[in-house]
Amino acid sequence: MEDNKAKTGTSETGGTPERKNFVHEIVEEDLKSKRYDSVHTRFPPEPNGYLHIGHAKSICLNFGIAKDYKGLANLRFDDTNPTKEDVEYVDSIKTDIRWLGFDWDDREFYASDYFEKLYEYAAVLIRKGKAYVDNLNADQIREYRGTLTEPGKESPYRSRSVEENLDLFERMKKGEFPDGSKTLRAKIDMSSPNINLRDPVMYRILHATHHRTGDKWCIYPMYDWAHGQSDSIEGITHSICTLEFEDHRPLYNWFVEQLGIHHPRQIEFARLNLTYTVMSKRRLLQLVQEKHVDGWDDPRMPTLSGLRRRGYTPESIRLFADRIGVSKADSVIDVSVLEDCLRLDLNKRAMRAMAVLRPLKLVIDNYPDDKVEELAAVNNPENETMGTRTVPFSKVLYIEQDDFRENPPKKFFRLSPGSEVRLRYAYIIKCAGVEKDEKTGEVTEVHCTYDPDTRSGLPASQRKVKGTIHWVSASRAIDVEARLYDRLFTVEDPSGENWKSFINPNSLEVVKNCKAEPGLANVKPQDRFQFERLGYYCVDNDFKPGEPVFNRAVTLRDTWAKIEKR
RNA sequence: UGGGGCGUAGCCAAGUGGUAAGGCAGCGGCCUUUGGAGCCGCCAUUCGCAGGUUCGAGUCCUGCCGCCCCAGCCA
Repeated sequence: MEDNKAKTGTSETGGTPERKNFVHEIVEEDLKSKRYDSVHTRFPPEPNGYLHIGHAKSICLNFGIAKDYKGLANLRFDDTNPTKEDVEYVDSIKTDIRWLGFDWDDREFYASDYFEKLYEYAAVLIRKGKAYVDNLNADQIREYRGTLTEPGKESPYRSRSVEENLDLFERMKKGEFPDGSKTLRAKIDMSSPNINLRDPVMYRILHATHHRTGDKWCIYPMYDWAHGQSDSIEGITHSICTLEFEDHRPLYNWFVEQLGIHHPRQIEFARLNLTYTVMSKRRLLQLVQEKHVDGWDDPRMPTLSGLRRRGYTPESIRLFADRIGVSKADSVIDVSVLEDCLRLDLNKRAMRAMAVLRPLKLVIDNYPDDKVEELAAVNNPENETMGTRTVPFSKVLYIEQDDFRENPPKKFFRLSPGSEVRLRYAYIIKCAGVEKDEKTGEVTEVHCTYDPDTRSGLPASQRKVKGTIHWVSASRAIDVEARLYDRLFTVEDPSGENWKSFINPNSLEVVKNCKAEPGLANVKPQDRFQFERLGYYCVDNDFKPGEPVFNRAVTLRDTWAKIEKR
């Protein structure tokens, strides 16, 4: 794993956040008014899936706020539903957060750490007459709840005595009752306009094995009961969550007030949506299970593991989180914002290399047959300290098929019969003719002459030439595979029930036998390069020795493609 | 037709009574041994709509309209 510690959360420079949002303002007010004297946040994932870019927004916010205000951020797994959770997910979540550049030190917690405490708290509420054991089944509870416009009605079991409730609750814990036969409910207000306050279920009976507590428990706290108290127990000051929990807040407040324990402030923000993808864990799971993608880390997935494999850097994702801001308005971010963040980062850092995706043979007729020159190429024109390397040049080269047109359209600056072009870091060449396949008429070979005086660095190389193209020596090139990714969906907003009909059937194009400069023979997974004039590519973690696989993370901006489209 | 939120450019988003930041996208141009990168310019007489208060309103008040969330023993 690379060293990529985030210097600060929301800003990369340290000190107060570069860019403030309404959450920062609330935190600052709370500090100023002494409501809290320090800041303590937490990132609370449920280990039932892999983290995605939307979680990254939350991670950057929570860990960022902690850093910006010299506080702490915890990692807490909200593991209250053993039927959906798994250690595979907790491991991946930890890996992804660290990769993103954040650290929770020894503050790795689990809601399940608090099961005992939560049980005691529940008993406190029962003793206060604020909670009761209900015998209604799930369907009945639904019926009794009422609707959005009609109040609910009270359960016939609502007025049991404290003693009976205590006894029943203990026996629920002991496993005397089957799943679904009883619940513990808060006694609040069945006619509240806020449905969350209509005697919410606190515990359900679930004879299931938990990934951490095993078979110790057969009653499990509901999220609404566990979450606020977990925050309280950890001394969380600012409990940052997404908008849909806004009307749960009165319930969370009610619990901590009834219990008389530390009261965090909950702040809600809008979750991230991105164009051309889906973000719900349920749908991502479906893509994986139904094999629409290769797994959670498929480079087309918006998961952090997918983005990582695709070639995204932690820095680019943090920059993205910073750029999109935090607000309460529902929004959909154009995926081009994300892509731009990656280009910006990699442009400054990635090694350049020459690779030809779809090779076309080019013969330099007046170049000596067996001569090979090692020509100097700049590793990164944006960063001199990255130095230079050497690239072999010879009589027979490969160039990109797209870089030659027998009948060039207007403004085509590349190679065509009679035209002149610069071979990057090499010579200026002129096209003398082509060879074609007799049957198909397809151009199979391009013939050129070169001007020996125009080798890069020589005075005559200063000559202005319309275009510069990349190339690779045919005899010295290595074969590589390129995986070209496109958006996973064909429409900006693939929501709705028929979302799967928008899956892009062409989201992956595998191109084998690409030709690359020999220096690329010894790459390691996760190495990132800019293939000049093409895009940023990242070495996949799965390839046979000798033929590296490169994932295209993002293309370079292609103004020619735009011109040609018109 | 209950409750909770949200409406500033194509997409995000600043703005906290003093005359609409910034980014992405788009469009022009400069520059260029990556049609890359970079640079310059253009892109909201107006902030969902309508009234009102004020010398002055995106900001305050009133009314309306639109969108999102909530009726799991999911989180």
